[in-house]
Amino acid sequence: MLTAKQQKILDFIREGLVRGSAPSVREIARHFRFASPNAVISHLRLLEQKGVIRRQAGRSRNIQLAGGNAVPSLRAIPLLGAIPAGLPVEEQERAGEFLHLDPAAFGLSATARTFALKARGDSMTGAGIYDGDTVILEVTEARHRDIVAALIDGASTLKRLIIQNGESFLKAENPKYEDLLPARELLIQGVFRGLLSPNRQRL
Amino acid sequence: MLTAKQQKILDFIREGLVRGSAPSVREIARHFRFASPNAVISHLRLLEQKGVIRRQAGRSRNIQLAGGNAVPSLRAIPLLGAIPAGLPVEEQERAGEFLHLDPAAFGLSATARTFALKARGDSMTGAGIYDGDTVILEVTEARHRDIVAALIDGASTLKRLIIQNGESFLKAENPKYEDLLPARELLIQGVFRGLLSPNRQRL
DNA sequence: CTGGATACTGAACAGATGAACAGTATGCTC
DNA sequence: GAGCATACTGTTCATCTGTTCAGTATCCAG
Repeated sequence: MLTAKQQKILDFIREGLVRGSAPSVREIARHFRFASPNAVISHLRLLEQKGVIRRQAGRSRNIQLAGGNAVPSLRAIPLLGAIPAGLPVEEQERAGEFLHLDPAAFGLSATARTFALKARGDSMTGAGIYDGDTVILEVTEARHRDIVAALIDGASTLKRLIIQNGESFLKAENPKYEDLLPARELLIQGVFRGLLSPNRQRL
Repeated sequence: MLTAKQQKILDFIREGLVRGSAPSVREIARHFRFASPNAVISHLRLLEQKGVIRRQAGRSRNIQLAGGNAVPSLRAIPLLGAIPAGLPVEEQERAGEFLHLDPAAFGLSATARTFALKARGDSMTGAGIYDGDTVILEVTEARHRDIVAALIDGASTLKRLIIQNGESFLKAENPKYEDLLPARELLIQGVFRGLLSPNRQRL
């Protein structure tokens, strides 16, 4: 669909977008050693016709990728050290850090309520979740065998949810721990959607 | 540290950056109903002094957030359906899809060689990795009990690496599978760094 | 009440920028 | 070889843009 030259120009534009802002017409011309800005203009017109970029006339550095090439719209996901008892998560969001990521990559809808949590302890090492890992959670209904952040006795823990005969239990993923925690007053705060496991020393 | 007005201007700039490119000086002035672009310039100077933004003189729409406010610099990570036998990953990169994410969030250095892989099969369900999940891998040295993408007989699989008495084995995380795969000619392609587990129906 | 930081107005300028018009060259298809 | 899309050069123009200089107003601290 795109010619080799068009693809190169598209790549250059994407490069610029990823590092901050789109290149200007003359910056593109300089990079490809075009003597005339019009060479760029006509390329941009073609790219726009083919539907891979979008622009608004007249505004400088105004190129956006369209379709599958689009640079993802980042979501800022609140990174909570530990969820407090109250759960009005919204209150906490402004204070802490944020994790920027592309919701589409995580299979999250644009409207999904999402937060992140630093995992503590070693009760989930069997599921590949180690102390210090960051866990992405979505506020949604939990299913059997989902890993969930749950509130027990005012403290929030990460465990696997087991639903048997209509009863819910929490299961640690580490032989060192009791297998099933009876979960009365079980409050599911979020369902596991992703894991960020930085390269650090493990035992 | 920042005054209320400075914070508002910083927020407006971030808004612009997130949706494509920084606002121009006069766009900022218009938004805040400043009659003079100089009002903006002096604000920008202050913001730059306080270290929350960075600019290069003369270039239009050239505002970047600095420090903790920084909009993350996305990395485009190649998403490989399955790693082919040859492993010159660079060759494959151009073809497929890309996953955009913030390397810092994944504990990846800016220079880390990274790729993503769609997990297939159910051999790692015990580690929370299901069929269809996306796994982020870093090309680096593997340690004992790391989850790795490894090449065996020309096919690439995801397994846990077990190093015992100087010998390396691969272990599936599912009781259905043989526990230890003797790994002669073991080629580690990448080490597990992250997991994207979209919200889809599981068994 | 004085000084300094903040928060502006107003005017002006050089260079950057998107866009248009006119024209050339090349390769491909029918 | 006629027609057409692509891929440019070269020039000009109005507008946008960052920046500077000069000046005013407000508020808070010493």
